[in-house]
Amino acid sequence: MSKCEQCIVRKFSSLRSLTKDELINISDCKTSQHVEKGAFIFEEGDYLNGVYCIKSGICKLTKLSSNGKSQIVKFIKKGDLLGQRSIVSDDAVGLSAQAIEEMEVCFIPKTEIKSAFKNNSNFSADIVNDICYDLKIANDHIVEMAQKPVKSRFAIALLELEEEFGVDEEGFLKITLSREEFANIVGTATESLIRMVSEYSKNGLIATSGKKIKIQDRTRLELLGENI
Amino acid sequence: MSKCEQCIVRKFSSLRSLTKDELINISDCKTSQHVEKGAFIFEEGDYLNGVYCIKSGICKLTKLSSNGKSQIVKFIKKGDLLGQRSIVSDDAVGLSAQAIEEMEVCFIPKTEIKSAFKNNSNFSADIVNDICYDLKIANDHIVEMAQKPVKSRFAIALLELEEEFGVDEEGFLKITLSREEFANIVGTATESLIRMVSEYSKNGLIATSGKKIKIQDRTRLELLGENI
DNA sequence: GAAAAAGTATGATATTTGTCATAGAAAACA
DNA sequence: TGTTTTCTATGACAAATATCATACTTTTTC
Repeated sequence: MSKCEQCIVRKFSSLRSLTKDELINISDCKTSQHVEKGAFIFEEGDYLNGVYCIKSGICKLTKLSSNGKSQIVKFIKKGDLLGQRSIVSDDAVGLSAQAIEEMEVCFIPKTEIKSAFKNNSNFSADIVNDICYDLKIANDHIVEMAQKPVKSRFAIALLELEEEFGVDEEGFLKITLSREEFANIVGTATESLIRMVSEYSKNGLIATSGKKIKIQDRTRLELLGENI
Repeated sequence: MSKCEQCIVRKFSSLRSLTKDELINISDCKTSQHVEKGAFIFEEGDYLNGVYCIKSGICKLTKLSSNGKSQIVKFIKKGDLLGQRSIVSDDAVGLSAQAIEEMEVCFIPKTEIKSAFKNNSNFSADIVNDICYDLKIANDHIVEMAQKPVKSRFAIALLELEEEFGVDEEGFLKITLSREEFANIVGTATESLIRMVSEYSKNGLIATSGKKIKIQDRTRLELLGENI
């Protein structure tokens, strides 16, 4: 079993603030697991008994709306933590986490994380900072969803995905999503999203190759996102 | 100057976890201030140097969209804290806080709160718990805004406002908002919101008296919110 | 490698929502 | 008290978006 002290991934998250001893403790009781594409790490309503640290791969955090549609709220990638709320709360999780590519994740039991949280105020400050940042982003998304038309939201989503996941040698977004998944980010019907892909391609804003999408004209996309 | 140790309001927030000594320290360096209706406690982009504790009154947290429209993200009332992020971060705030009725608030400087956060893990756990809860609510709102039509969102907003602020002797919502403010919660045009008020009144879902709104048929409003 | 399934694409149409115009009601003001 | 300003209300219309139908492509499965 690999050791947390030697794992670079921890440097990307709040875990960077842990002391050597704390890391060794955590390393001793963590468990690694492999997650297949499409598998759920947890589902809405589950009770978590600890925190997940993502070693590789990407998952989407989704929530079902009462009309049956699923909304993608956030993506989680290498270096991110998942389930921080379980450190301080015994409530059920409000979101599902589903892998969109193969993943390697480590599970750290609540008790260990909790003791680090209690004894290491740098760590707890880091956790608070992370969650506050998530909250700020979530608030931005509320405004975006409430005030901007679907076309702007799609433009913004593309720019954010490029920012977060980068592009390959040919300039295509490294993250590959189905049209339906894009629709579930933007909050629109799949058909509407497909139409936008066609339109943006025709107008030279983006280019596609199968599922892959590449941003061609960032400036105009940004303008579209502003919706002025 | 009133003393935090004797202030009941603290029992509603994370401050309840502070020790007597910590409370006395904070009491010594806090400042009280009166906020007129319509005045801003802080605005998007400001840098906060501490946390506000709300003694009385209500304010709205808003964010401007790039198209100039303002979105109400959350309400803050008696017993709530404001600006928790400033405890662990020096970033500018992302939202404006504007009083919708007269308020009394206490300002607690960052340094004091920070030291309590560092030394009292019950307090820091409480803070994390609060913010996590806000994040959960924010995620719910993202889904709602993205997936539900305006009519459902208005129905949900009415139910949430009744839940959060209660009703007076006649059953009217205790919180009074202009039609424009309602529109800024729901994320729609003021005219559209006014039309919904008319429609819901006609159908017996709500009743109005000037600005005041009363829920008449909770069951049907809930159904509308589900949008089935 | 053929059949089935899932995903993508596009047209036609209905519904939802926003915008602009106008008018009445209420509140602020002088 | 009359006047101005803001807020509420409603109609007419335009724009945005969803839905339904259908066809084509790609992927999966046996």
